[in-house]
Amino acid sequence: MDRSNTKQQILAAALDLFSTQGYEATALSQIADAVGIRKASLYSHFAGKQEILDCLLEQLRARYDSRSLFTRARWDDPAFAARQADITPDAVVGDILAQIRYILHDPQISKARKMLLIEQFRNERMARLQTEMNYENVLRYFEGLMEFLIRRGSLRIGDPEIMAAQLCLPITVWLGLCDREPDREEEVLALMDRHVRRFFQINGREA
Amino acid sequence: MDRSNTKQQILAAALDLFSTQGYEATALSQIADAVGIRKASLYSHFAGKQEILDCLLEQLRARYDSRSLFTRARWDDPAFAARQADITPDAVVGDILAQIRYILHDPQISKARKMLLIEQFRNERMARLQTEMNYENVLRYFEGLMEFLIRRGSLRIGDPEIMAAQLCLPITVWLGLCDREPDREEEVLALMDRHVRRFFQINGREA
DNA sequence: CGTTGACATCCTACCGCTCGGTAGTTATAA
DNA sequence: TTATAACTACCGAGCGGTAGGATGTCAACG
Repeated sequence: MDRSNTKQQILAAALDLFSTQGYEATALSQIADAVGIRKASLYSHFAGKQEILDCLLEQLRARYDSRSLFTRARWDDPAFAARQADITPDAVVGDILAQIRYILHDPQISKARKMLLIEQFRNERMARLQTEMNYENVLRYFEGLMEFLIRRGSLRIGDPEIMAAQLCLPITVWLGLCDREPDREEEVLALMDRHVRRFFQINGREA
Repeated sequence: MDRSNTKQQILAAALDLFSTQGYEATALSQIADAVGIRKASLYSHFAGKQEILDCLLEQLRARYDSRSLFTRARWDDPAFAARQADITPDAVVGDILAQIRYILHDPQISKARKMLLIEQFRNERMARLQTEMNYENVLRYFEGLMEFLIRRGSLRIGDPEIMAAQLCLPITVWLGLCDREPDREEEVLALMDRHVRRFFQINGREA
């Protein structure tokens, strides 16, 4: 199956270029060059430029839905919650920071994050995807975590929605800063660490 | 001075288009159409497309530096701090929410925010401006506010840098969400209100 | 086993169109 | 009269996309 290999290479190259230059500013010839074929050969795999984008978004959504912790976690499922029952607060902090490091560096995820960011005002589908992947699902996950930790008595009683926002939204901004200025990653990771620890300290039971 | 009038119209139209389509995807003919002149007439005011962008950025920076609360506020200046001395915590909350509403709706500010966001990976100057205007200066302002309120005894002792981040970074994300999906503004403003109030409640002296 | 033919994949060459930018000209207003 | 700022007309380059031919792969068949 050489075909699907080339097709995947095309999609990878497109994501690469779209995530730095944007869709409109990326020429098909650039994508072809990156793959090592002629521009016209792209039409053996896709009907046109738009279909490359459509296929790319479809694939991103499928991978995200099947692989992201934020969509898989179902706090209202007793079996899922039970599996987290004996986790310590320090382990929660560790899990969060590890998850951040993964999200920050995974090439596919970070490129998708950049592409959705710079295309959000030109493409409604991308705007929706951006909101879902980088806001709603993350927030819902952390809201579940807050409810869980409150129910378990690890956190003081409070509004889980706002608590989730206060925990994860600063991290969202810092991820964006790292995308923009990768040199500052160390500084940002240190801030995240202080932030998460302070959050659990100030919202902890014995505050 | 018809010249400077037209020049301002061109810059305004350019900001309009750049903020929704991006720089590369915006044609000079679109800018000219928006102003109501021919494309070639743009060259009576600017040497080329790039100079329109340069001039626009220069003007945005100048206006921001001279007008933004975040650059003007100097908490380490005793005179400035003294002017805030008798403000109540509720008034602080009100000030913050009012400032958010202004930043959210001012046409120039919101368009500049969008343009910097979608161009940050293609233009280093815009990346720097984005970080300064929408991250560093805001954070520094709130860090000063935190130090001030802690010194005054209105807030519990804590790390002012992290506290500032926890207060203002969720708001940053919510501003972005409103830019992306303006329909959700009401919902977002309600979240901001709950967030700011909870922040001052949980970080308040008697917590 | 060697030949054949259908199909997939890539190629070169080209199309019409729009881009950013230029040259030279006209209208206006001090 | 002179300077400015608008205009019309055009340029070469690059765009997304198309037509048609070259090459390679592989199952079917005598």
